[in-house]
Amino acid sequence: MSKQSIKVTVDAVVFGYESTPRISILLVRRKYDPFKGKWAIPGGFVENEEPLEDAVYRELKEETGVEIGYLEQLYTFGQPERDPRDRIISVAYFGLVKPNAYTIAADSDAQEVAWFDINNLPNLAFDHTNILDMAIKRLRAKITYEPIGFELLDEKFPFSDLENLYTTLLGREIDRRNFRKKILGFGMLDELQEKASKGAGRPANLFQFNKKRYFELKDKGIVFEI
Amino acid sequence: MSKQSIKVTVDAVVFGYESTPRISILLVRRKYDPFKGKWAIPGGFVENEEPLEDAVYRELKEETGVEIGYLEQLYTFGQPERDPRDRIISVAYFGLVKPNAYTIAADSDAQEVAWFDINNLPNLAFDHTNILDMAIKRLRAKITYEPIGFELLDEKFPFSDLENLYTTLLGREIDRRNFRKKILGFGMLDELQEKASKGAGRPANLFQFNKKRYFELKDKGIVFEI
DNA sequence: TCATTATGCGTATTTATTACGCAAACTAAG
DNA sequence: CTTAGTTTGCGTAATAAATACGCATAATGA
Repeated sequence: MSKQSIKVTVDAVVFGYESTPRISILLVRRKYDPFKGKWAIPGGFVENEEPLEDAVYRELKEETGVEIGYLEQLYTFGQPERDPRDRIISVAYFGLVKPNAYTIAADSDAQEVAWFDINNLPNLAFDHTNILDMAIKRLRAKITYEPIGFELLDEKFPFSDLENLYTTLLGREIDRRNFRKKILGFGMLDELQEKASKGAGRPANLFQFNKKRYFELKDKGIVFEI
Repeated sequence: MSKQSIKVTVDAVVFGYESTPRISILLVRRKYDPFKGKWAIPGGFVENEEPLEDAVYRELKEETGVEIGYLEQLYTFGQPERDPRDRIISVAYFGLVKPNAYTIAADSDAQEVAWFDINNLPNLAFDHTNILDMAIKRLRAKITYEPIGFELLDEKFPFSDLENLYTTLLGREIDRRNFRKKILGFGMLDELQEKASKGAGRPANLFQFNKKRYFELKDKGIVFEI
């Protein structure tokens, strides 16, 4: 403790969503040893005067070019043997991006950065598989009691997008009509006058998540719950 | 990043419960600067080869003599200015002790260690008030969806103890009969043949939390929820 | 013996969840 | 232009869960 030699990194599990539908995670290929050539969660060392969240944003920007819209701390991983070189503690974060940021990243240097379907992930460096498992569990749990799913959708979205996101993430069918009733019942979505003009079927109304209204309702004691 | 000089500590918010009823937190008085003489959450530096949880158990033993029955990670606090001397990141934990451990600690060196009612806390060193607030919120939230309340009660307890714990923590009345029906309905409590012999009124049956049974039920998909 | 206190078991009422029918508004094929 | 196919949007009935509350029971203590 007089000469502690522990290093601190931040790592971020970033989720994206396409209405294919599929949920994916942003990974980077390691350029150096250990685990050179292996896929890993983006992240890196925290600078001496830098807040942890700033480090996450900085590393994500540097390594992947992605700017995330939602970020929260996940867990701190500190097993002594998690890095074969030194004692390195990783403060892991959990991020969500909207589809536009999602496609931008896909365009960038595809050799080193890629989105992977959460059902088809490669072997990962370090203990990143653990981190990823925890992040996926957290996302699945969290969308049922906090309205963070909207952070994965476009600003304006048809109701079916939200429904598909939930069925995909929860891995079970949801009655479309009851789901709609429940969500609209909270009163945190603004119904726009615009229509979605996709493929077949009746054009859908577009909705927008009203964050300000959500916090008002939360203060009143209304709880979001699927 | 080439010469990172960040230090890592662990801190633990430890909760105890007396059927007075009151919820209390274990604090230690600081012997050295900064904040010499102020109350603080027990904790200290992590050793180079030491797992984070081991460090928590060690520091708690050293500083307070308390052995906790339940421990989980709370959050990592890493603002650069949280310690006036160096850049110190604290991985905060959240612990629960049963009443016997609780009284043992109260007997120990009372000058330096004490239990404080969560409704009557002193000013704390560093950002420990923040840490404590988060821990209290987490405890309040968590007892509603995981059966951790039992970790604050004796091995064998009358139903009224559980009920009092919940009313105290949640800060609202709970219908005694419905609460009992709900909890017993889960089937994770063993009803003992022993009776509690306290003061006035009909003697209560003692119950015991069956952890093994709980995990079986959890695997079956039964969810604990108050 | 009788008031007081706390436990333990029951049933009625209200609220929320789930199941599902069907019209409306579009696209595409013939 | 007509019709089949598709997706949206709104309604109501059946079921399950949460809540409210009455009252007998088993002890203590005056």
